Amino acid sequence: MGGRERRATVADVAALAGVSVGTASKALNGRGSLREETRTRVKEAARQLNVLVGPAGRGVASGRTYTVGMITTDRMGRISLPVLMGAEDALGAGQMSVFLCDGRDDPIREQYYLKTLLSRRVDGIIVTGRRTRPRAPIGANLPVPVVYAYIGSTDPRDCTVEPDEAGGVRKGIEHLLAIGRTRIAHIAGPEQHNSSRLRSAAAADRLAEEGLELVTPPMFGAWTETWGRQAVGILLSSRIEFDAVFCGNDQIGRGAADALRAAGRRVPEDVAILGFDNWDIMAEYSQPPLTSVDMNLTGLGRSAAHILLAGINGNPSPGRHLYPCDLVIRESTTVPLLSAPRTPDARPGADLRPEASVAGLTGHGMPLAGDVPHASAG
Amino acid sequence: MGGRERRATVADVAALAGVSVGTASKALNGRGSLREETRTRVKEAARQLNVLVGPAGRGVASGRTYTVGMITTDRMGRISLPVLMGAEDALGAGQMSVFLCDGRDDPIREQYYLKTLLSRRVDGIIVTGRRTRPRAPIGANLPVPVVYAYIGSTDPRDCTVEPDEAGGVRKGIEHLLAIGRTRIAHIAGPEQHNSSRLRSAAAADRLAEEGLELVTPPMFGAWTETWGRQAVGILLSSRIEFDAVFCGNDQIGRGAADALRAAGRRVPEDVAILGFDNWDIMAEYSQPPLTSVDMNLTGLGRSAAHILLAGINGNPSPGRHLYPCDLVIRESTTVPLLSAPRTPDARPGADLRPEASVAGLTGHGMPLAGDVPHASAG
DNA sequence: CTGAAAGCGCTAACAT
DNA sequence: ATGTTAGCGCTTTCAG
Repeated sequence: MGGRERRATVADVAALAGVSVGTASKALNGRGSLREETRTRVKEAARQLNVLVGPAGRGVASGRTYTVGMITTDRMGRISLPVLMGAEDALGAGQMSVFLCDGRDDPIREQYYLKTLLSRRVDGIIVTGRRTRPRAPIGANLPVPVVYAYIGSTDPRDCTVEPDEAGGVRKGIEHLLAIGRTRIAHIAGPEQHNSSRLRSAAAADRLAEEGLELVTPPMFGAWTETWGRQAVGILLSSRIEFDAVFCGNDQIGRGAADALRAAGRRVPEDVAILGFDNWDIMAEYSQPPLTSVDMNLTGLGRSAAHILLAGINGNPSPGRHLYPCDLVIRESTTVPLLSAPRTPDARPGADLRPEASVAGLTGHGMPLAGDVPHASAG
Repeated sequence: MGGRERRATVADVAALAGVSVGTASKALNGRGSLREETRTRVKEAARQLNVLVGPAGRGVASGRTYTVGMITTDRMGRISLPVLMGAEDALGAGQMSVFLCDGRDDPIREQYYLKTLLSRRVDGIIVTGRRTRPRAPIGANLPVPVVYAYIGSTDPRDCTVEPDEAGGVRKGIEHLLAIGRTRIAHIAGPEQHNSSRLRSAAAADRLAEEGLELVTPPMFGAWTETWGRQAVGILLSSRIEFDAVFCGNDQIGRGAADALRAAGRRVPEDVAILGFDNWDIMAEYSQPPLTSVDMNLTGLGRSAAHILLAGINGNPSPGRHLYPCDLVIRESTTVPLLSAPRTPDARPGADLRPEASVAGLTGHGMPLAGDVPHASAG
């Protein structure tokens, strides 16, 4: 645990530098107008004493704590984590620290945390969590701004940042169309899930715009590989023809890929597969790796944090904000480049732009992945 | 973002209740000796004013902030997250809040965060991160106690809490022995990895105690499914007989299971598989689900937090602490219960089993998911 | 340009 | 049992 060192204060620094505390404070914070010489002398003293002035006393003096709370309403995981990281990133850069609170799906805990955060006088709160449906507001009339990230609030006046899942699905479907697929099947998650219905509807809508429809109604099931396999079984035995499968998530996609391969269908030559989530471990290690919609959760979290900061500074943006999804293209929808020098991390075949040489589509270019954080295509 | 409410203070409460601030403070904190009537009156006033006294001013007054920092040295993930959650859990119960800092593998960021935390006058610090090898201490002679969780420190005087991987391996091997397997192969991760070597050695040691040895030297490779499949291929073509495979992690295990099944070996009847990590998504959805060693990361985090709290209270426990691993038994080492009750959530259309057509599979019932999350070994 | 002094929200001695 | 007072570490007027 290491020996402890006495903690010096600004007063100590002032003494060492032979100035008053007020002066020392200004010097350390770059405020006020001081002679340069004084400023450096103070800083030097601070360095010697190993003093870091921070929000400790500042908070009580200035009314702001430079601190925000982040409450995950369900146990943190694949969804909340990237959101959290994004937010932490954005806030950290803004000199704010983040209090982490894991509500563990328990409303009591959640309220307890809310109280704790308020008692600590955080400057703002971010609420996040895996969403099934919009949640009840975490509190009414709170003294600090709140933004909901990923998960929505049932109160439309609340500030939320949500992934544009429908937009993501559209990008994916457009990609399938661009590579000439028109007979698209859709293996979905559980029908009760919001996301599941939303994604199905978006797919159907986008196809309708081309005068197409899914080869079967959405096949609702579970978010599992097993369901992906089973659904493909059903599809195959139904003798319906299809040249692409849009899967509600990557696990389903992976199961589907396995089952298709086992049945002797080539992916993507015979059947292309489109996943959702771009969950690396699933999408990349699938055989073949899956093209998938990425919700940009980290970006979403970052965005939520920025909106919160604006709110803290008195510029609230109430209401619903959508954050765009990207499409990450892998081999389940493109022929791999055999000769491509594969970097361990990269997407082989990313440069192989799908030849829009195809049917029905009025050859508008593929809206290739929103690029920013992803598609390193180049 | 909701309307803001003016934030009332203890002084306001005191005024409303018609007492002095001192008294109000005592009432609100259950300290000192007050008439019950006064206490309730004050509390009532606080409720009305929506006042929560918290560590805001308390910190500056008492010298303690009731706050600890948690630094993940690498980007947070499968390892750090459960550790974090455990710690957060233990600390939250102790009324402490946690500052989350993700070092992103960047020593600069890490040091920046360290400074930030110290400037916020946290009471203590937990350092965590995916370990490859013990790391350099995050700082020397810090003014607060530090405990390293999961990841070790190169300074033996530092307080660390690490998983007892060797113990976990021993439990696993003992389980294999208990089900009558003696010809055990070992597919390991990369040889450079600490964990990899450690797990291999532990396996060999435990077998040696029975006068046995691995059927081949540890096969070092990568932590991937692909390697699991390849290694099984090597094993099979070598014609060495084996009735169990201890895999360095669950991904390897999963690949091994796939390859064995494809080659017509029954798991677990012909070959039992033991994984490591008990990474739910891998172990549970493998076919069959994998028996695996669980490092109890959440418990480890909780333990680290408790040790830190003790340290903060003046009872440091420097040095290395080992946290026990558990064995979670699934079907890769046991014959499945055919009559197992199905949960509603799972597998719609379970009767249509496409994979039944795959070569050599003796169609035993669908490997039902691991059910009990933690069946610990006897 | 610098120092003195007041005060942020709260606790902890010490008086009453 | 309650009130008074003096800080905690720091910022911020406001005088000098």
